[in-house]
Amino acid sequence: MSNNAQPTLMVIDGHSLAFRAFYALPVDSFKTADGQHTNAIHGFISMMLNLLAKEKPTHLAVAFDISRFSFRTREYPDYKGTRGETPPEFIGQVPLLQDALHAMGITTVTKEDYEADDILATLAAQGSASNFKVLVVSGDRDAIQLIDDNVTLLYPSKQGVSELTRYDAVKVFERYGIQPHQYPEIAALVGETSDNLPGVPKVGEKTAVKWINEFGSLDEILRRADEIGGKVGESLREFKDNAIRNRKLNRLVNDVELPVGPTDLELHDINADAVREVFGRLEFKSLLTRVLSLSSEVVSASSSTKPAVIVASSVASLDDVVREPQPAPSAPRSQTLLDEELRAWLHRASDASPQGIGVELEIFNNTIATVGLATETETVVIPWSPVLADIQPLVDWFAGPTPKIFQGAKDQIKALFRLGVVVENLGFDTEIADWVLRPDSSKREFADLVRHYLSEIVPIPDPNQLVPDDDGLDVAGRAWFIQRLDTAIRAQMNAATLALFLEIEIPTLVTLAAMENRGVTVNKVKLESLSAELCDRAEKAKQEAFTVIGREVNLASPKQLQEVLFDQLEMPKTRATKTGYTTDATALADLQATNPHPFLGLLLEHRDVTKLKQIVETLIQAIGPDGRIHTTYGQTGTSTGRLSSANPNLQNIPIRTADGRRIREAFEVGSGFDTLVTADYSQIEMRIMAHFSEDEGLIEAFISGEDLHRFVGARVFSVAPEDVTSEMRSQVKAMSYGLAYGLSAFGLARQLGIDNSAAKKLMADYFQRFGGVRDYLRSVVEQARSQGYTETLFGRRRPFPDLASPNRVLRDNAERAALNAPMQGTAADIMKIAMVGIEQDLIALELTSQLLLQVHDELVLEVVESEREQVEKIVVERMAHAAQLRVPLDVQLGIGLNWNDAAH
DNA sequence: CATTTCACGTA
DNA sequence: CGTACGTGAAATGT
Repeated sequence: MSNNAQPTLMVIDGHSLAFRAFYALPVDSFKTADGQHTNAIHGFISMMLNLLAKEKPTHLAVAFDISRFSFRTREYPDYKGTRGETPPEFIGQVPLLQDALHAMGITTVTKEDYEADDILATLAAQGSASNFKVLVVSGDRDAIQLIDDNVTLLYPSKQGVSELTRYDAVKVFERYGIQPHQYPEIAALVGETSDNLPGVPKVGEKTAVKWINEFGSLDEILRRADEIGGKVGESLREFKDNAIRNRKLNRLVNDVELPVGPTDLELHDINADAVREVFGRLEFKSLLTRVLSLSSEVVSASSSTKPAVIVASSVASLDDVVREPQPAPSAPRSQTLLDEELRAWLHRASDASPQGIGVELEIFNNTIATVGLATETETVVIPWSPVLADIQPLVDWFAGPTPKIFQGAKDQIKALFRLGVVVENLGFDTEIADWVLRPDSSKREFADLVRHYLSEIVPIPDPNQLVPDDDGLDVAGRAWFIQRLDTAIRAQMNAATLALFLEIEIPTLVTLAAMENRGVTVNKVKLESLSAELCDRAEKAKQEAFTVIGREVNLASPKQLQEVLFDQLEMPKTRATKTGYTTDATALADLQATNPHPFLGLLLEHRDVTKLKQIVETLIQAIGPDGRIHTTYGQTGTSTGRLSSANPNLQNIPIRTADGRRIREAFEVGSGFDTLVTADYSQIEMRIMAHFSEDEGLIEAFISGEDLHRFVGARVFSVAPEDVTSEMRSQVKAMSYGLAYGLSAFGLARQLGIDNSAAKKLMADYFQRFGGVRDYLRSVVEQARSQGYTETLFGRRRPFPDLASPNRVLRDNAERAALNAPMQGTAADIMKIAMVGIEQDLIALELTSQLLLQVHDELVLEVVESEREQVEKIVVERMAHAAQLRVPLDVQLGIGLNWNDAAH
């Protein structure tokens, strides 16, 4: 039951929201029989009902502007001067909207000479003072300044009115890097085109935020304008009056005299007859039902009957309890220690902090400069020395039993490994721990974590400044925060998450660090001659293509290609993209089938060859002085749990075409080793699906050891396995793989080139025989919807807020992703477990052979011939037994002198 | 000059 | 109207 201790006041900017609704909904679809447009009214009320259902305000008001004129236009006649004529279809909807609101018992507020935002500001201030929780709903960015402890802003996103983003102080800081009350100062400097308020030229959001953080306030910036150099400085001095004027105009008035106060705005029961009358006039049928059921909910709220579900909410969810972030406390003052003093401190601190010590290495161009260490109460700085004997206590300590707490440990321990420093007992990595808890959003910086987990603001050093005027934390200070983050993040983990983190992710991190340092040998000569050849072929294809169409165009420019294809050659239009029509490979192949033209073939050839050439050249660039390529694995780059690979990406080296495989031939065994061994899981995701779904047929398929697609094909088409044609096999193969991705009948039809009804029949036949699969896939989405996240076999969670979205596209996308997440994620978990096991076995047995690459379901190792049998045994053993499923895990090995030959 | 879009490589 | 990534060139916009 909801807690009514604190009343919630919602205040809505009626004009701005109705206007957004007007543009979000098609005008023509909302019209009464006598021609009155109603799209803005419909959109507004629909949005409002969503908000009422989600936020359950106890008090509500909708504010409107009376006209385009206010005290602001008197002071500055050009204010909002660039706004065009109000569309005629919009005019007339506002009074009708107000009628509808009144019928629903909702108060509307207007005030001569003021804008709706001033009314919002006033009500928000009064509500906040009277201990209301206040929700301001406005499409005007100026409302950001109203946010405080009690006041939250709901702001429409670009999509329209169906999506509102919740802005509190934390969100504002994440988005703009400032506190809410500072927003108008930023806006004053930058200017507001839509209000016809020019700011200071050359000053954009980035510069403004930088200045605010540097000087503290707009006044201070203007006062010390002389200190700012360069063109921007000149510009500021020249146009400072703009900023002053803008600041005057964008300050919302929060003491407007109003006929009503927050307590007068309590929501009461609606006048059902009046609502029927007004909604009948507007011809709103479904909305009428929604409003009336809302009314019954209000009536029944005190009784124990279950309230009618009105609509799923679209408001972005945020942690319920958000403490206003406070300026961070300063870290204990650091001392610089060396030699015996250092040894003594390490000894004492390790004893005093058995839970671990925060560590941060400062690294400049691959060289360690300083090491910071921190316990709860002390921080220490140690200048690094390349002569390890000079810092022996520290080197010993790294290899010792004290847990080390890092943020972004991989790069740091790589640097240590390269110098021969052994790091044992890596206890925590705040970056990875955060990702395990919140795998969806992008990588977060140090300051983001401190704000999120500690609710503290640390100053961010300005990256644009050559010599940052301190402000930023030193290594020891960072180590101190990292050590505090460990505790705070750990507190948010359940047992399964903590186990996943400690037993899979941390050992994976160490393994990846070693693999990255090893790199893989690449034959530069091979790649260079391949590049030259591809270059030739690209040039030939290009020249021929030019000859065919009689002119030169940039074949890499989709825009120019569209001119050639659709204007000059008058081909039929392909699938639409945001900026025109697609020229992708499948579309070109379709065109070739219907409108054969030599240009198409040449273009495709050019595309293929150029793409390969680009890959080859990227690889050549990446070869290090050791003749090897060292990729960087991203351990926090995916939302499913997989790794990613970058600089260069070695997880997308071509394999499907003959030319592509020539690139793989350049990945060779390094000196000191005899062969490359590849090991990969066959159909791991299908096996995981068999495990989760417990589908008897699928389990039998894998246990029988028969060819999977032949087995499935035999069942689906009701024929003997030996009578499964290659056509049947490829159809069920596509179907099986597609299932794990949420493939639709439409998509299956398109991929197989069959018609929709045939695809539907195929799916029906498939599920007829493998009903457990269908049941499982349904249950995954259902469970994800009810608990808000999916989970892998090892407890890795991925949140899916969009499963509750009323937006069809968002929801459908979320459903497909949710369908796939447990399978892809479990496969990733299994591979990580296998990798770590292999790495540890190879080290424990003191073998020279080593792990080099991971490509999701494949591992590549560099092996010494004398160790080969032993290594193969370890690899197969570790991979096959990384998890105990209802079906066996099948591992395929390949051996060769290069990556291509090592394919099986 | 930085960000977004398109196209395309892998599992 | 099939999931998960990274990259480069062109296009687009702060």
